[in-house]
Amino acid sequence: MALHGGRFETYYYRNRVTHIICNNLPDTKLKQLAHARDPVPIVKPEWIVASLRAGQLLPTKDFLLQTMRDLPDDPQGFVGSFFKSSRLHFIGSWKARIEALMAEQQQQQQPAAAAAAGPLSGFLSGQQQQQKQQKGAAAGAGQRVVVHLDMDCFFAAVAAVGRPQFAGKPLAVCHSNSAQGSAEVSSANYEARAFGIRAGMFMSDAKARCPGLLVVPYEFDKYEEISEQVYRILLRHTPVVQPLSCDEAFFDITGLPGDPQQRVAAIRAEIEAATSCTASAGIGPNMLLARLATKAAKPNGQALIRPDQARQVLGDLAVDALPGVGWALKGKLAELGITQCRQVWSSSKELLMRKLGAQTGAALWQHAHGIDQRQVEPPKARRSIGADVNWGVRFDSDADADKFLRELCTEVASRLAAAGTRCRTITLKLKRRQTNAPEPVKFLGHGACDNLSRSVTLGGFVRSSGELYASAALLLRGMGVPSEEIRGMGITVSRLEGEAASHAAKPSGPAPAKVPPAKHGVYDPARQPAWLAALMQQADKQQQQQQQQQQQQQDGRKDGNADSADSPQQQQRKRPWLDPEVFAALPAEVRRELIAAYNRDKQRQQQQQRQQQQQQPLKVVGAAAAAAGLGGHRSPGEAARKGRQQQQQQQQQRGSGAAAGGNWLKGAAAAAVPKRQGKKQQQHLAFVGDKRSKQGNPPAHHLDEVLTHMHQQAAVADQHPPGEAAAAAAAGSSSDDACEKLLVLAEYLVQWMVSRDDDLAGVRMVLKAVVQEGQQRPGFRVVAEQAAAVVQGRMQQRLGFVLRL
DNA sequence: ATCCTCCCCTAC
DNA sequence: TAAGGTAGGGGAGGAT
Ligand SMILES: Nc1ccn([C@H]2C[C@H](O)[C@@H](COP(=O)(O)OP(=O)(O)OP(=O)(O)O)O2)c(=O)n1
Ligand SMILES: [Mg+2]
Ligand SMILES: [Mg+2]
Repeated sequence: MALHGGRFETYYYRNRVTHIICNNLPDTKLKQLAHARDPVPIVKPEWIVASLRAGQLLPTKDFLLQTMRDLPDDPQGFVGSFFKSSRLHFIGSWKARIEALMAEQQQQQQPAAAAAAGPLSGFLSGQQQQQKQQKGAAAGAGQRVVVHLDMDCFFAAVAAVGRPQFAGKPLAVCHSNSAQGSAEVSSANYEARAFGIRAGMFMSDAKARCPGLLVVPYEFDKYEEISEQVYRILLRHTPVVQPLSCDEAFFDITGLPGDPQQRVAAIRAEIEAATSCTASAGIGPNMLLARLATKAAKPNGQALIRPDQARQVLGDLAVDALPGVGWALKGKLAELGITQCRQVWSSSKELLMRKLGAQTGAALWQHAHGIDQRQVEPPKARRSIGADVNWGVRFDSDADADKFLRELCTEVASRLAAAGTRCRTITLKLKRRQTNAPEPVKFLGHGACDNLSRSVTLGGFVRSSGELYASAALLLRGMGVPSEEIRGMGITVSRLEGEAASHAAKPSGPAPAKVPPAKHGVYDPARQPAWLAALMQQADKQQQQQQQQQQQQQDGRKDGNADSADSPQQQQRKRPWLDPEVFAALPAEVRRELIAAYNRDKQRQQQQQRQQQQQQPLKVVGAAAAAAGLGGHRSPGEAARKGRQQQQQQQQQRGSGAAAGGNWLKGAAAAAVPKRQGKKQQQHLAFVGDKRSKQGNPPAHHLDEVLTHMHQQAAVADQHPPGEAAAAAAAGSSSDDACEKLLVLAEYLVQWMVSRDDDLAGVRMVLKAVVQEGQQRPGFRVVAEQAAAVVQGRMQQRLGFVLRL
């Protein structure tokens, strides 16, 4: 074929591939290809042979793969096959499964003897149990003994069972084993974590950090089985077990005979003997401290926190170590100057409640003080049941969307049936592509979306998929979102039968509220987003300022060396401010992050001043540590200040808005902050994310967003390489613009990664990606080289040496 | 006050 | 290539 002008393509890009040649394709793949907007012919190899013999390309009509002519309806359906492979579906639906299993066993055993109930049959609440246990044993007055137990790198550990070739090697569970893969890592063993690999990370990132990473596919049946073994063991010790997930539970051993540490050690030994997987555990007077103890004990260890140790343990913790504090709340707290639990101690409960909401603020304050009154409780009955798919959703027509909706309703109906209940409220959730959002970096991912939801409450209870679909279809129609723009869909039912409030609620009115028009995300070439424009503007200004500075420096060089002119005061004066207008144009989240950085910067400055006053001799040591990036310097302002000398040596150095110098916020903050609109609930699209966030994926989504935007700009630069100014002008497109944006984004990305930790591997990955991209794409090369220089400059600023690839 | 809808956030 | 789910807590803001 290659001899006659044909070409083989490794991956399927519709604009490169003209024919797919094969004898056989799985049904799902056939369907996927055949349903595309512009389906590519799928032909048998004989077509090539016959065409060669004939000396010309023959019509494909007679060589089409048989099944293509009459596609059998995928008996599974996309929803079903998706759920079969989805790790998040597995962990998300696990609780419903174990509850169903318990209910079944209980029903079987009830007639026999309630007392001799099987090990998976009954969870008791802590209070019930304490009443029982305290009758016998001498339980200290009201002092609970709560245990939290969690399997170590669960999926990865299961994968290594009976496979000695993996022992001691970095290992991850993931759908993809490719260095280019955009599949997410599910679990990484501790050897892999040493490379910075984390759950939720793209495989491409993981492989960049550790090229020798071993990857194994999912084995959901095994996780299920081992999970059940673990729960059986726990329930042999106490019925007071609160399941949290397939690899994690709380249990209450208050008043049980023997030493708690010994009992827990025994439980862990039993688990390892039964499953060949290790568990870690924490013991404490409440659920909060038990959980924190587990974290400290991992991997394969156990820890006990006594009440009198709570203060000491909590003081040194970052706020996001507390349960309920994730990426958004951490950001809000940073804005208040709070990053550590000990800083919560010095703020009033009222302030937190006012700033964060009554419940959220109060809970945070209590947790930071080690207070947690929650009881270990059996799982409560579910109040809602739902099925969502936000991956691989690309509809060509309303009919496709309707069909998909039907599949979802069928799925939810079967779950309703399994739960033996009915519902009155049906909620439809849609992800709608933001205006001009391109295909994301993540393969078939949802990309940048608006989230929408509308619901109906019916006059009576329903249970069949047909009834669900009738309501859901009306909602879908009513939302008026073009099917082609839908990137995700979900059905959730609530007001379940048996709950008092479900029966009382009034049916909803005739028509749900209208949906707002699609937002302009970051992806609008005509109307550039304010924050990007602001960053660009800022970069230009700083470049000018730097040039001026350099000029001034050269003029004044004879007067003395640069060091003597670097007193704190003078430095401060030299630092560029962030233009108040620019600041005001930034999105609230960005402003918030800048304010937080500014606060940190100020705090540290004050701290340094105090230190300098107290202990003069330490000054030099502190400065050296700071220059080497060892002091945990997190504020962008500081990074820029530390690197000022190098920065000035770099001709082409450009600063992003966030990387502006020390006092860049003066004035601007006061001017712009009050402008923040109301208290409206707003998504925290944080400007600077933390790769090492606990769970959930804002950072992963954010990375996808930034990478996607970079690729888009790169594509524009490709079409009109910077050298071809004339051609670009003729085509009326602005390649310079694209290059500029790309540079800003590259900088931002690096800033994002560098500002959070000393993660060399992560930055090296970005460097490599940028350079490789440049090698493969001529139009992108110039930009790539500049970007690489920027990245290396950043690293030099931060670490004091140049990172090589 | 309390309920309701439509979000956002968190955890695994 | 890849499978970015699920359920509950809770806040804002409007209706009752
Ligand atoms: N973002 C995530 C988080 C978790 N999981 C899955 C894989 C994990 O093995 C399992 C349990 O989650 P844990 O948070 O307990 O993580 P691990 O058990 O893997 O590691 P650790 O030793 O930190 O508990 O859930 C996942 O697929 N994706
Ligand atoms: Mg675990
Ligand atoms: Mg866990």
